[in-house]
Amino acid sequence: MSDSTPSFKKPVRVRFAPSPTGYLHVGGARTALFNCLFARHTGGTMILRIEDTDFERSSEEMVEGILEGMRWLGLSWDEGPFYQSKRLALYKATAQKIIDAGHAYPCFCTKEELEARRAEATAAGRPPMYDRRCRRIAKEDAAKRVAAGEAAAIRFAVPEGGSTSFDDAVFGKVEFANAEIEDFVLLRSDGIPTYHLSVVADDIDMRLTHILRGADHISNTPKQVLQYRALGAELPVFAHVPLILGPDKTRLSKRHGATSVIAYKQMGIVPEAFRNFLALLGWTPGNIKDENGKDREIFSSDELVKLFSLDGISKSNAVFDNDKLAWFNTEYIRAYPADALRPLIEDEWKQADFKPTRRDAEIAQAIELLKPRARNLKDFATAFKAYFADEFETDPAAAAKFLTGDVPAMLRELGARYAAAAEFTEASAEAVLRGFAEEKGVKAGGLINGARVALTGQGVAPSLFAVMAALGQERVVKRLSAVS
RNA sequence: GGCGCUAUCGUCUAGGGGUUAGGACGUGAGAUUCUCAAUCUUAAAACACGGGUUCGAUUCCCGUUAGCGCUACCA
Repeated sequence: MSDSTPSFKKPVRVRFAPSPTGYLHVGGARTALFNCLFARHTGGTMILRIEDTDFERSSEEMVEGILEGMRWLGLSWDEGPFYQSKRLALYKATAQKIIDAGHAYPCFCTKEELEARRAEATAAGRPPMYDRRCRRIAKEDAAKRVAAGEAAAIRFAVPEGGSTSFDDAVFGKVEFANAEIEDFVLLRSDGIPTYHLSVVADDIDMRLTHILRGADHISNTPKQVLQYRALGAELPVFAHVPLILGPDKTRLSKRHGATSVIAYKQMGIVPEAFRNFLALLGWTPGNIKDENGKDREIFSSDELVKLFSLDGISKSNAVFDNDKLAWFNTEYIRAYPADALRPLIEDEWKQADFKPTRRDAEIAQAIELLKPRARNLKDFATAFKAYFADEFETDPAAAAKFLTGDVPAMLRELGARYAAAAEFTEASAEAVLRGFAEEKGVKAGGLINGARVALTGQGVAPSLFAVMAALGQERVVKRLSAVS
């Protein structure tokens, strides 16, 4: 740590605060990632907070789903998870503080009344904002009604004039006229806080220094700033992250396909690939060149942590591009050491109810051979089955293309040659086949293509002789002899 | 509707008062020949529009348009 580091700078504290009303979706995952990267980059603290004050829609099952998604992506936190549902006393106390400071008041309007008025206003073409009528009730009268047990929500008294602004680390200065800000509800009539209150109460209580969240919260921010002021609390740095869109440029949702992070795990995506892809959606490390002078896009988690900074966050929304994700996935599968890839592949096998029958070393060798052309972890449990067990399906299209005419008969004969061969290596296997082809007066290519289908069940595979070496003499003989 | 935000190839983006506007994904073409979903080479592809400011704007300012967000006793 250098002397120039200002000693007054507070250590960074950030949080990810999902609402457990659904699984961890890609937008939330990216927000969590950015928070995590920022915390690690600055040596700060990452807090996980579950915003479950909407009891109707929240569930413990969803919490588990969110944690599972975070774990899969390698997103860690230092404190929590804290549950807002267990911190209700704090919110009530905070609301009371705001009331005591003269910035909030009880509202006796019922939900039905409000809805009716809103509908009326909309129909009349007026903005459907709360008309602040309960704010005009004399304090003593209001106190009496509350004491008498009348149900009341607590609303924040937004200043009548002027404006509220904040400096966003991504968007710069953002300003809202106070006249546009509704007297929002802090505490519902049942005593449960709304989001507006609980975030602020917690963000202050947890001593957060930076609020990194989706840009959909920009319009909520002035309401929160107003509360910080009413409470006499110091403002954190707000950094809003642009949204992730579907291919049609509307907000990413179920109708665009998978939106839950775990769905990508199930689709055979490697977690590091997903994380790398996500990190580069709406953020850029700037001009980092690779050895060819091209912009680098593949970054390890450590590099991401090292490079991450708030000013690399872009202001415009980003479209989620599945093709690019698929590319990251192939790059990562290729770069993975075979033994690191192994557990992920075994997971796929388990899910596909597939049992490899070959020895460990053989499996490792096959993975090594296959990974440069795998696009997805699923490939290992589908197209690549023939490398790991003796039961596999043959692609009918490949068979129809390459196992034609007298090729099958020749392959059976070739099988016999291999059976009689004294040695069996990649080079010797090739020599045998080419010699056989010459002897028969046919092109080697035809036999090679046919043998590929016979040995792997696929029309596409690595170099045939490498495949043969990986499979071993016995299997090659067996499979070639069985061609029909 | 009101308020807020945004605007570089189809997509993710770099760049920035003077550039052949760079890269990646995807797409097209070619090469390789033992298949291709691999590899290599290569091509097409962008500064939304209109006004300013300026010797000069894609870059700065304003407006228009478009998109997105918010507009609940949801979060």
